[in-house]
Formats: sequence, C-alpha cells, structure tokens
Amino acid sequence: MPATSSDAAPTGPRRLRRSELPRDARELASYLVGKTLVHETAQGRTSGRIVETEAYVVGDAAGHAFVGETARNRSLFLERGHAYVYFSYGVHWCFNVSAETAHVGAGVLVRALEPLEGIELMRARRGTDRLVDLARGPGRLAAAMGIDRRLDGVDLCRDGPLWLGTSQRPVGRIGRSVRIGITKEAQRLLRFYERGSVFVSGSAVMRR
DNA sequence: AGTGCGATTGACT
DNA sequence: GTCAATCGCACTA
Repeated sequence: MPATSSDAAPTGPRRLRRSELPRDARELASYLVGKTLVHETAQGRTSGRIVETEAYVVGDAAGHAFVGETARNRSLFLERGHAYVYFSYGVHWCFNVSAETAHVGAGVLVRALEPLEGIELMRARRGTDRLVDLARGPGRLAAAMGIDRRLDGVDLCRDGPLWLGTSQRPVGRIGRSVRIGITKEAQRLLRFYERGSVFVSGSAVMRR
C-alpha cells in the first residue's frame, strides 16, 4: 500500500463542481493543469496530478467533434465535465473531459499525470517500474488509471468512480505549445503543461 | 462492402 | 532516427 492513502492524508482532493469548470475548452485545458484525476475501482484507488492537456475547441478541424455528432464522439457533445474515452490506433484508450454546453462538441485531452496514489497498482497495470513513464502520454495515462470504454460518457462531477479533484499543491508556471501528433490546425497553441515537470510527455524541449 | 488512416506506443536500426 | 501493431470509424461507392 502506498504511504499516501486517504486515512493518512486528512486533506485529500475535493471533487470539482461543474460550476467551477470553465466552459471554454481552451480555458478548461489550462485550468485542469495541476488538478487531480482520481479513479476508484475494486482493485484500488489511483490518482495523479494533471501536468499536461490539449484543447480541442469548437470548430477545430483537428478535433473528433469536427465531423458532427456520431456514435463515437457523442460524449464530446455532453455538458462540460463528462468523460470522453476513445480507442486510439487500435491499441490505446485516451481520456478527455468534455467542454462547452450540451450539444456543442469540444473537449480537453488529458495527456499526462504525475502519479500520486496507487502507484503500485499503476505499475501492475502498465507493466513497467519507471515512475515517470507510468502516465506520461495519453495512452499510458489511461492504462495506468484503468480507464477504458466503460467510462465513456460518465459524469465526472457527480458521484462516481472517476472524478476531477482540487489541486494538491500550488501550480507551477504553465507553458503552452502546439499540440502533439496532429496534422490539421497544427500551428495552434492549444497544448498546456506544467513547466519543468518530468511527467510531461514529448521531448525535453516540450517540457521547458 | 471496401478503403484509408488516426489526439499512440514500444521495439528496433 | 524509423516502423509495425491493430482496431474502429468515417467516407466513398
């Protein structure tokens, strides 16, 4: 068991209310850096500090919502604060937070976490020991947190196993860059990350 | 019904 | 640095 279980830490994160979340995808992406992501399962509880996000804004050709609402992307059209989980490259799951109001498609991809709780469980799920690699990158993050299709569409702001929590310590300076791995709208500065964090994905220059 | 490719990762030269 | 893995989706016809 990790030393940071909830009974040892009287002041754990508090679940964020929907009213606290900025509606705008870009503002939400920046806001989420430093916040906590928590998943409670029968296997145990895992949590991490969000250190990297990307905004996929309204009308964004790089966003999954661009083609209009479909069976796959319907969660992006839910009111802000819902999970959109999609299957990437036939291999990995990726976790997003829906943004904007209902029926408007936009969201924030959560790309990397600094592991906080349940680190041994994360290691078991990921099959690696390296702390910095447990949730560095969206596919790894979902694997470490045990996030898959079952969580697509869940409300992160109501009682449930997956939720967003308050920041556990002050947020460092937030850097901004182009988004990773896209070809459309590639010049837009819609990636946000905690500067200097070793838990941010990409090359070293992307962490500065 | 068939096709092309993607908001990735890990293994390999 | 390059590249295969592996699937579902959106699009064409």
